[in-house]
Amino acid sequence: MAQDTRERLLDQAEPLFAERGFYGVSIAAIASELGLTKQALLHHFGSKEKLYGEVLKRISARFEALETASAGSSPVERFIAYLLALHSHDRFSTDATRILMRELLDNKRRADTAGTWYLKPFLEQLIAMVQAIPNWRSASESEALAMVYQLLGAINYFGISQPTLTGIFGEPGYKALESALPTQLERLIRSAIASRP
Amino acid sequence: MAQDTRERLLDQAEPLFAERGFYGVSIAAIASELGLTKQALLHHFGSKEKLYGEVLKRISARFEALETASAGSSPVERFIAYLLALHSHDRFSTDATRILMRELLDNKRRADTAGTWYLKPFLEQLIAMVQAIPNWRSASESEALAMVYQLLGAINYFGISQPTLTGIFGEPGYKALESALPTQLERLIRSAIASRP
DNA sequence: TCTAAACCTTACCGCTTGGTAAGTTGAGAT
DNA sequence: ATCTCAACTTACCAAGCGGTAAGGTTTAGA
Repeated sequence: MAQDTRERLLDQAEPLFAERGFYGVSIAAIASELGLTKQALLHHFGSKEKLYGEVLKRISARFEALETASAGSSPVERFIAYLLALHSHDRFSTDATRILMRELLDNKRRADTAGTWYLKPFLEQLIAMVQAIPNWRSASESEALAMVYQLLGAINYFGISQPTLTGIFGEPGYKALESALPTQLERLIRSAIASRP
Repeated sequence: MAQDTRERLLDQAEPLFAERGFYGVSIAAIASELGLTKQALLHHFGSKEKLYGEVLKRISARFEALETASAGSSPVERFIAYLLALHSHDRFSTDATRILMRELLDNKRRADTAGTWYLKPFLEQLIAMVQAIPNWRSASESEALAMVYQLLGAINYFGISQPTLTGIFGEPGYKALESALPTQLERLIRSAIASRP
């Protein structure tokens, strides 16, 4: 089926873009891994850029789906649950994290290409969540964002570091770190929230 | 002079690699911006990979120079001073941060290529700094690393996000965030340290 | 059964890539 | 005066790139 092939091409493209970046992957490489020629790919997506765009779209859709998943009684708990969900999402779908990180790096150039502003609602939602927390109610948008962004950094930076950390500390070293991280992360989030006078 | 041209080529290469990544830049592009041909570049560096390697080497040397710069009375203050220095270093030499982040993303492939393990002494030093702090004395290496790595993530993630954040929140929005960040960061670091029971 | 669209192929194109080969040029040493 | 060597150049190359053009084959509908 058409839908099927399209989806399979996207499935194939995602990890390749994650690993090698936009310029590091050829459309022929993506298609050939499914036993197709690059023209089959071009037939479905028109151009390499458009294919890449669809990959991004899929990822952002998946992130939006995450939003609903996080529940919690108080604003604080909801915020924490959301960030922890993000962290574990990162661990299971590293490719998405890596692609978004690459986007962050690349989009000085494609700044105009609408593209990455899908982070905007995401960030704004997080800001709103922070400003719902009692001692952060009076915080400015910048102040809330600064806090949120640091936590996002902590989460995502770790999300892309597995190969490097394994290289440095070995497989068991990384495993130990990985299991130490969620507790540590929750601690960090809680203290970041509490830190405001 | 020979040294001069070499250095000038490296100076030229660094921002280009930062902005477009290894595959996004051609050696011809680097050389031509100095009015040279790509063969002049190949004469000096042998291959594109080697040139890139030298760029990395230069960056890591610069990072090591940072280490000495951070003073402070107590272990806590020294740790904080170091991380804040890192943060402001990031802001002034974004290219280095971006290249290292790309390295983190790419290095699943060139994992063996010695390369990025220059992060190792850097991380180990940070771990040692943490374990010198009274209430962290009994912390395992993983626990200390988990904490350190989150803070590094917070710092570096912000370091590469300027274009995106400016795109989302506008120039003034970004400026506000940028000025809110150091205080926020120090608060985060202090509370991360204090968070350990 | 005819038609048309969807899906995919082979063939080709112009361009760029990293890299090799073979000079050319100019300064310093002998 | 000659040799040498570093620092370049022009010329060239095979390979790979994204994309176009045109054609074949299967599928669905009238």
